[in-house]
Amino acid sequence: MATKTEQRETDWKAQAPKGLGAVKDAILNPLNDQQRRAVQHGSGPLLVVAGAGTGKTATLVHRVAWLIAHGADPARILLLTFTRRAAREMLSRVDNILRHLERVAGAAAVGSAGEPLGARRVWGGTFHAVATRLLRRYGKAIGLKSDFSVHDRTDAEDLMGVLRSELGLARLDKRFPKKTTCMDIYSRCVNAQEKLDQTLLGHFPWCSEWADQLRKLFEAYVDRKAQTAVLDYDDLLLHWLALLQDQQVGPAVRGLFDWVLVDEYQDTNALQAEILYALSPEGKGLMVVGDDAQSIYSFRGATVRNIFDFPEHYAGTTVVALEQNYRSTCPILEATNQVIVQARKRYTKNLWSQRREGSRPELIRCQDENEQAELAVRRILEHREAGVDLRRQAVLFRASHHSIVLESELSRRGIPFHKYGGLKFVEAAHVKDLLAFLRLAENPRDVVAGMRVLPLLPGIGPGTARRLLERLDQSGGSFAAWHECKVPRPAARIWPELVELLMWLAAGKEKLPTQVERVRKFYAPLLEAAYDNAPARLRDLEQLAQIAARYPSRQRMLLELALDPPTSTQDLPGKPDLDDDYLVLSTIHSAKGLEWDAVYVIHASDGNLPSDMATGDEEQIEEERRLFYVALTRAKNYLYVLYPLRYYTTRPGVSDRYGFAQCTRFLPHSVLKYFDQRVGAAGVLDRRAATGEPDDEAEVDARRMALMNLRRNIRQRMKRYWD
DNA sequence: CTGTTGAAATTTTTT
DNA sequence: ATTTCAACAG
Repeated sequence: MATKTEQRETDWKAQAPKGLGAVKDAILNPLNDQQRRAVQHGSGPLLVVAGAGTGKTATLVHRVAWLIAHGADPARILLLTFTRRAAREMLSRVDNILRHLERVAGAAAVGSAGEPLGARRVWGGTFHAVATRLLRRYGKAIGLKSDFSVHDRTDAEDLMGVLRSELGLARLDKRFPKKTTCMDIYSRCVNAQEKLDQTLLGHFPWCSEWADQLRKLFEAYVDRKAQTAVLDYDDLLLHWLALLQDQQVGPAVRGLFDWVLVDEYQDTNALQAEILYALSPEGKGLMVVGDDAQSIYSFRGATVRNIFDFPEHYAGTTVVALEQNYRSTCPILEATNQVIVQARKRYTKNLWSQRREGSRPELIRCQDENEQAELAVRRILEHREAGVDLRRQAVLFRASHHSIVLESELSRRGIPFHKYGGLKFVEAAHVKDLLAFLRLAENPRDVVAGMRVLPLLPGIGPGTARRLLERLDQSGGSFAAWHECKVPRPAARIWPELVELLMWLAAGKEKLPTQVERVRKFYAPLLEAAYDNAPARLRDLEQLAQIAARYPSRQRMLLELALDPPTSTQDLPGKPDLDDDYLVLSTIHSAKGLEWDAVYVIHASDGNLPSDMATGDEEQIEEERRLFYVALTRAKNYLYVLYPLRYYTTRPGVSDRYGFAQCTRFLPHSVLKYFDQRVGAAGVLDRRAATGEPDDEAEVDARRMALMNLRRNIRQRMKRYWD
């Protein structure tokens, strides 16, 4: 493989000796020495330990450009990233460089002969997305149908829930773990390649007593997926590995790639490491980039061990450390360095910056959440006055609900914002409903989709739905069989219409947008009957029809929406306010790899960061520390850390609804020297006074009770609005 | 078998 | 505060 590349390189040198120098310069000029070492590296295993803000992405991008410019076939390069967006962005940057090179050296001089230069043919994406593509093409060899469907996390949980009640685990004397928890446990076992007992002991001790039942449940789960041609996220990885290890097709699949580059290696899990090993046992052409100090996905089975053990697994590994930080000012970098210095085990990196000037980070102690929101907003507006657009600023937090108070304050003031890491567009119940029609048509054995579609009809509940699905399965997945089925009276009138619709969809003769449109027409009256706020939901569905036009096929659309859901409606096309200036709100996890001029980390109090749920063992606390570090290192010029002394808690059994907090333990005295400390003025906002509620206590109470009851009823009626 | 109400148990982060 | 389940009324 490498010989082929060298061969081409030689030819090209002979052809255009002048071009070579120019191209080399053009690629290497913008880089520092360490980055150049990584970019120019040969085909031996390469580990790049890249500190926060050290140009990790630039290095990967230039490396890909370098390989292509030296004759590597783009179609034989595999770029594995953490999100699909990251892959897209990198590949378009590679394209830009290559275009630039063409201008510098002349088109003929670069790339393999006769082919237009471009990164478009590079295989890029997440492990899961690449696995899907490979399995669709080669899956047959390991007994997988090529039209398998992919379950996203909530679908997988739903299936777990179905089996949970089928096995009678729902009605026991003692309560069995929830479907979400079951899924978490299962997924952890698979991803960490860990025994169930061990997983339970280490991460779910309160579920240990259920080990036997869980084993049964998981067995049933695995069986059912196989029967119904369904893969969940974990299966995608498992099957990719199986494909590589297969005697027959393994070598062919392995031989597809000469170069494998992996981003965010610190957040890969044992299974992913094994896939890489199967791809390239000697590490030939393998390059991984990561920062052990930023490993924050252990809950998903990721292990820092991957990055620490890399040099041991691959003999002759070259390690390059990137230490020059281009992102942050010195005062910020000094502070963040202090935070990570306290970490237990790590590759020692000494990050330094040439950006001498800048203000020190601030630690702001607030009375309560309202004041925290108020002070954050005040700073944000000050910066905007000074010319820092809202979109160059971000508020970061540990858990999605930490931003609720801030969100309402922003809405009240009419400040536009965009929240990442919260609910996603495709997770809205009505969107899921509509997609379920398509999924059922695509794969009639997809029980989860069926259990979603059928109970939409009046009079049909889980019981009838299950019966109908069994019937469908017996008839080999032909919806025509449903014409003869008896359904409860309330559904009788609309039933033939549904059957016709599904038959029409299954035939798949019409264009995708037409299909979506027809499902929408059928579904709209049901939606109006079932959910409130119907107009807004209907508008979402119209958008869905628009999106459908972008996909080449129904299967592709379903796969991609499952693997790479748009983060919110803002990400969808045809949104006029996309150009508007908006503030970014994000969980720290979703902020990974991004940067902003001004960063506000809120709820930086012990109990929230580290989260109370993660204070079990030291390893978890270390991860929380890294999480905090990731948050701080997103800042380029301004950094604010805020925490409320008094915060609202939802914890039951606590008589007072308020808890008291201390500053996060990750900012001990020794680190605080690097921060300016501020105390917010007391009592900035009293919402009670502002909203003008009546004084009469009893009346207030009664009204509150009534309101709670009302909301509860609404919620139950549309209990599936958000999954 | 469906839909409603009451009561009991309960863990952040996401491909 | 939300999710799950049992009991009860159509």
